[in-house]
Amino acid sequence: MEEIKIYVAQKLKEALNEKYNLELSYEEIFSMLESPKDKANGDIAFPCFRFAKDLHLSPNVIALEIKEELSAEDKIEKIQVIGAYINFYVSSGKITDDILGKIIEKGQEYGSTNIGNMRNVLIDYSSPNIAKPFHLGHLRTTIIGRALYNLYKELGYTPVGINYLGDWGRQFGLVIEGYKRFKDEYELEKDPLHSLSDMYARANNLAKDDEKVMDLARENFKKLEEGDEECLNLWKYFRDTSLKEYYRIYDLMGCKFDVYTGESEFSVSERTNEVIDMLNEKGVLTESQGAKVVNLSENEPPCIIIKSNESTTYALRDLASILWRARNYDYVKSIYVTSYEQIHHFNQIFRVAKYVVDEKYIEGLVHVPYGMVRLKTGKMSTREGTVIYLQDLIDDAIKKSMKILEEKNTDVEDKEKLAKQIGIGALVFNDLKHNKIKDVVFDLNEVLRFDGETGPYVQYMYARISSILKKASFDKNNIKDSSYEYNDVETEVIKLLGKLPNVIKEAAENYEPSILTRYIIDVASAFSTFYNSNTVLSEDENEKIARLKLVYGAGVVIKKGLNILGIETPEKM
RNA sequence: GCACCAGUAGCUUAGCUGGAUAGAGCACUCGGCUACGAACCGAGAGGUCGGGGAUUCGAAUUCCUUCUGGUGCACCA
Repeated sequence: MEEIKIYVAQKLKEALNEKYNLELSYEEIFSMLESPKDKANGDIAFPCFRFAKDLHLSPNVIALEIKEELSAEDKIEKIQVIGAYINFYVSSGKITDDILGKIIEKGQEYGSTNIGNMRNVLIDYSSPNIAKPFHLGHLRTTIIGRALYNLYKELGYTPVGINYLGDWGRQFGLVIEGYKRFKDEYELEKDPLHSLSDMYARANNLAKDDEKVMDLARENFKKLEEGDEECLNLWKYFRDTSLKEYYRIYDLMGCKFDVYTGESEFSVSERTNEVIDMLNEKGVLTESQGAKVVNLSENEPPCIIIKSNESTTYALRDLASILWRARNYDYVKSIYVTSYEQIHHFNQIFRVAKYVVDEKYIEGLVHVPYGMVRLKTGKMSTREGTVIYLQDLIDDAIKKSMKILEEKNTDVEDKEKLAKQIGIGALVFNDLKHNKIKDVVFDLNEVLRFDGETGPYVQYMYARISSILKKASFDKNNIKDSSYEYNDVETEVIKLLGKLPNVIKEAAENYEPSILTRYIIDVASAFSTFYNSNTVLSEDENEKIARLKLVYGAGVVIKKGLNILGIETPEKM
């Protein structure tokens, strides 16, 4: 379709010049071209409103006159003027053959490109704070990050998934404090993370009433940074225990990282010292109220690099990590997926980073913010006991799909596995369906919906597709020739399939997986319409072959799309 | 107080750098399983695109203003 647009733009340029002596650039004309929403208006449209004023003619007359200069040929089947629009109808036979041919040739590789040229794209996602169970708040970064990872992979980049654990900072001074005070009250072995987070919450509460507790926590953290053995051992225990638990959850969700690192690796060390030296060298590190800071602009609080008690800050550790990432990976992009609460933070450190790394690495820094998850009752709060743990949510999702499998008497060998694929798929799909910046009010019923625009709906279409292909023993490497002209419904499905490469590109460029999610819904829904009104395994051999190609194409696109989103595609359900 | 983000049908939402009657899903009312899987499909009803102004041939989309909600603004991360 792209080539045809180029062709149309070229012809229009000539026509405009010929008829009205208008010298418009080819790029300008190309960008004016639209895709009509209503397919009755063709495939490509050129609006003529803007010429009316200068030419003193009505847009409709202009459109008609330009049309006179054009002739339908080859790729263009028909040119028609409706109102101010010149509508181009592309010969659908050629288009559908091109698209299906490409899909059949490439199989699951369809939609992949190599524009990334294997360059490194770092994606920092999930990155939970240790010593807390994995909860709903961690879910979005994990799911969005993974989708971005897969999208960049499809574009031929080398994505590097970094799980940058929140494993350093004063909060661990507080966890240590809580642990010292309350550890005997818990059965740590049984449920270490809930116990630890509870101890932390209690210490935090104590600190609110008693400033001394917070001082002790700061002291603990300072000792930790100085390498105190007792504190360090406790911290290691927190970290190991947390990781063990996280691995289990990631495994359940089919989520993998290339690198596990954490703030602790960028605390007091040569790494942070080097950053401090660089800032000093550039003369931007100044003292303010006992802390060392970098001033950014007049009316803005500075970026704090070192606290007045000499502890490192989040900002300093992030800067050290940017330096490390630049050196170690020579990245073209370094993406951070966090909630929008941290917009200001990243904005600051990206500006300070110019004193630390080369310009090209600054340009590659991207913060991808997403909206917050909140409950109907408000924010999640450990103290109020309103935190939703991911494990519980996943269990609910699996239980619900298991129940449906039983109701439907689904006949598969491994029901457990299937229930997992569907339940978790529903969860993930639901999260990736909306624009990432929007806040989400968590509603269990909504998340576990299986009808309409949901994960199970799309998975179901895929299962039906698999079922047909299997029944027909379809082999893409052995397709008989056939002559067949696709009907409107079929043509629409095929044209949609043709958009996949562009959709992947757009979703990646906008850091917006929902673009892909919605596209998959469109494909599944168009396919379903086709499926309900056309018999694939028809008596007519030509028709059957042609329709099987379409079915195969839809299968490839749905599977590919879902897999990019991190959702599995069972063949039967 | 300053800055950023969001505000589209009862609910959840799509709408690309402004373009042809604002698309979906859920819920609601009808209709469709002796078909390749009804976790489906078709039809209907439902909209002052938060309010006001401006730019334009043309605005949900751009600009200004205002209201509502959210988030962030120096030693938490």
